[in-house]
Amino acid sequence: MPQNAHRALPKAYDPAAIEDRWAQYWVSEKIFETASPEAIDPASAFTILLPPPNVTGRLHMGHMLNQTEMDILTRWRRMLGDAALWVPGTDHAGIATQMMVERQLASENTTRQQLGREPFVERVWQWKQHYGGAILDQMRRLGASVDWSREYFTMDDRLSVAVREAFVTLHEQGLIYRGAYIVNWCPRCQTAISDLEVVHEEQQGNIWEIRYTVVEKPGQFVTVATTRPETMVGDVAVAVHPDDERYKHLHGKNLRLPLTDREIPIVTDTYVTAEFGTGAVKVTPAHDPNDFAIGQRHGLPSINVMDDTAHMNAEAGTYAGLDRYEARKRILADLEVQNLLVAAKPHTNNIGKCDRCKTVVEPRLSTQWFIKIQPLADKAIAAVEQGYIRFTPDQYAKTYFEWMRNIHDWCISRQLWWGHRIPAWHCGNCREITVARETPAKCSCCGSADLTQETDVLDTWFSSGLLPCSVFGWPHHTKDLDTFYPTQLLVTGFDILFFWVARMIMLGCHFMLDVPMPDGSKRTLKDAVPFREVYIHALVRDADRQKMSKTKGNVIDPIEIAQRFGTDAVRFTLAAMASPGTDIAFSEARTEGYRAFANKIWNSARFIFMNVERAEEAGIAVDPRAIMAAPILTADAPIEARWIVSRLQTTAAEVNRTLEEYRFHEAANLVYQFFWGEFCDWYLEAVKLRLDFTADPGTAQAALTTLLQIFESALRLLSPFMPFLTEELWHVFYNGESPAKSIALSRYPQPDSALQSAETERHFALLQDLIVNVRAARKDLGVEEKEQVPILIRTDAATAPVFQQNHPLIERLARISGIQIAEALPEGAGIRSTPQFDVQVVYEKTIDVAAERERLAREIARYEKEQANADRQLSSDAFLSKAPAHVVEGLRNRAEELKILLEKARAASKELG
RNA sequence: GGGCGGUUAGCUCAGUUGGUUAGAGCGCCUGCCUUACAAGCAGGAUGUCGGGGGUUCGAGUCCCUCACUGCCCA
Repeated sequence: MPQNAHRALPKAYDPAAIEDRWAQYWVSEKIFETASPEAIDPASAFTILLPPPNVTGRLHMGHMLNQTEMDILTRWRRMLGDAALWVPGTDHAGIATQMMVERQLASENTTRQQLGREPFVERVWQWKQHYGGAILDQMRRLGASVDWSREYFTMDDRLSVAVREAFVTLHEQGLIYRGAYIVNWCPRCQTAISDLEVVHEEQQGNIWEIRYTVVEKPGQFVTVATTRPETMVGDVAVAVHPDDERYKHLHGKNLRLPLTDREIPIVTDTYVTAEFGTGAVKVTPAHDPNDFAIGQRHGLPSINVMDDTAHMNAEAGTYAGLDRYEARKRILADLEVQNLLVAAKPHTNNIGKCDRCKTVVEPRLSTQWFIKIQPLADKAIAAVEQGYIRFTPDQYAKTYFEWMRNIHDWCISRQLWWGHRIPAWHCGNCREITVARETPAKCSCCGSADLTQETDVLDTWFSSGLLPCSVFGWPHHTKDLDTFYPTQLLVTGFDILFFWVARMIMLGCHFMLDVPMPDGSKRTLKDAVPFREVYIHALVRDADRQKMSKTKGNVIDPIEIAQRFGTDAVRFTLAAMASPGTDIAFSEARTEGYRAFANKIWNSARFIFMNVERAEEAGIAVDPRAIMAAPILTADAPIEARWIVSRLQTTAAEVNRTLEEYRFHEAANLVYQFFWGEFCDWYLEAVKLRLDFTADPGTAQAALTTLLQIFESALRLLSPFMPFLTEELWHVFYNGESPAKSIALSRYPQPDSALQSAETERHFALLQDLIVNVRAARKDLGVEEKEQVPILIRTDAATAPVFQQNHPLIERLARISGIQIAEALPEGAGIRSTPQFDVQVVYEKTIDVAAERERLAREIARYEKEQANADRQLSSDAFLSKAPAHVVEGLRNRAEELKILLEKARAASKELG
């Protein structure tokens, strides 16, 4: 094991000294590889799929949040004894990867066209071989507990088989069609993209009003309003609303299209909003989706006036060859000259841009492949409606329904070279298309051998949408599929809710319904879903809540920050801030705080190991494995031992509960509070009293046993959150003879209610309350830190023994020379009161009277306000009759306390004069 | 235009079904190198829970409304 050879730890925790070592160990020792499916009871399988990052990608903070959450859950489940399988992989990312390699080619002064398709694709594979794994290497460095033996790549042969099967099946089912429609076209990427890949941006532009003269009534004209004058050379009509009085006399008439010699009809269509612009819109079916629809309704032709790079084509006459924006300028200038340009009014345009390259999308009429989506969407809606898939936070189900119920057919063809080539072959003889699983030898229609495969590839999301099935072997009915499908959980960002989550649900539900259950019975929708739960996390922003972006220069590199603060500290920061539904404002200050936490734990380990050595020096052999097998508490265990044992049970119960509900921030805070606020601050300080191995070896040995057991449990409790630190300390703890190869393979602490004691917790809380009050009173009196002073306590008969029996503990933690229980406290300063006791620090030094009076005045005001509130409620019949008994009872008790507290505070104040 | 969120301490955020005294981290102030830890210890200050209205015995929590703000979709 690559841990520290001995228990002598450096004084400060240095993550850099251990992290690489463990990251490599986890991979080389195959710690996170899942057993073969035959050995797994499907009921105990916890399967989770990594949302595949782009193969071109580098890890960013969003990935790290996503992976931290998945890793916490997977490690936790694994420690609960589940067969936890987290499957990693990458996405071939059609456009992004093709761009990357094209850029490389450009630097060699060549292009993919010069290279040719086959050599280009070969070149992309080479690129992938060399650079493609970078993001997975980063994951390895960060210790993600994935099963590397199952790593996938969406272009792998086995996944490509699934893609082809899915396409052919959908085609056979009549759910894939090909046709000429308006699609979003990126002139730079030179491919169609789906609606989702278009991002809309508001932009200040103009709306131009242009005169089209009426053929039948020379001298009359219609003024059309448009934001895209350059497309007018492709106009085939002008549309007006049928009820618009202004144009009724022109119905059925024709217009002369300026700058051309064409005549176009006036058509009526209710799509037109009379109030918008001039109420007359030009109709350009080849360059606008709404116009395309109008064209269809009125049987109008389509005239495409641009090429695939958004330059005007021959149809544009004298404007041919011009870029669309240059053409706009020229056309406007020409209209101006002819006095046909009436106005240019400022207008806010909503511009669609290519998500990938930010080029303005050109709606373009072209022949594409589509999925008829409604039948798939219906099942996907039902799956969520019927509760077979649950969203957390649940409001995302609404967003999902909203989109799914207004879904459009999915354009799945892309004019790229890198991707899954569509399994369709065009016949050179009869022009028919043959769609087949295996490359066909002849046309299925005419039998000709003159076949050419479709050049388009499939949308990348088509293959990633199949992943939950395909990574487990679908379309083959495999043991993996029986064991691991459906996966339990998907953890992802809301930004790919539609891109990926929705499509996985549609495709999974559609295809898996046809795969029988392991016992051969028919699969229903409940088990056809790709995952049972979806946890959607938020965005990681910078400390000022700004979105991280390269242009703003506020991007935080997770690897860099992990190197500076330690991976565990960064993970803990993300976990502690990951409140469901809330964006994370990542702040280094916070990470610094959690680095301090790691250091705190490190030093608590140093303290513990030091005491192990002291025990051994005193002749007490300490075998950690024997210690772990011993009872955690002896019959006469001191209060701090019983207390911390009880607290551990409570904490473990709550951490398990909160993780169940994906409340990462609560879980992290619970562990933090337990380890630092209770274990270190109180228990370790108290246990120092017991660790005298020479004077009282029996007590010391018992104390050490509890100490070691609690510490070891706490390490396991923390492990999913801070895997590196806990792995290191756990192995050191066992002195190289740990019971498992990794703490990740040990068991997560589970609460034992027999070890919980409300009474112990109540008594210890009294001691804490007393100690804190004494410390505060000491400050008021200006007692030196190291000076020991006596205290007097007045309290009730039930509480007094708690203090008397534990006076050494009070003396140590409050630096007190002795405690004395008194019937009444003498008048004087340095008194603190609580409902259960009054305590006075006996010290002759006079206090700052003004400050003390001020403090008491504040206290009195606070109590009075609360008392007024309590009295008001307690005197209300409505409250007494309607509020539940425990609330009334609680408030009565509090009112009693307040009465006493007020009396004491007023008396003290009066004494000050 | 449609939909969904947010507004709580100087900053970033918690606050599960309405219930007794609204919390955390960081920051701030004061005192301590108390031999595990100065990346530490101890103590302390800080809030009209965005404004207004309503429901209720009781509202940070539920409803209405206004303001500001973020996101998604068209």
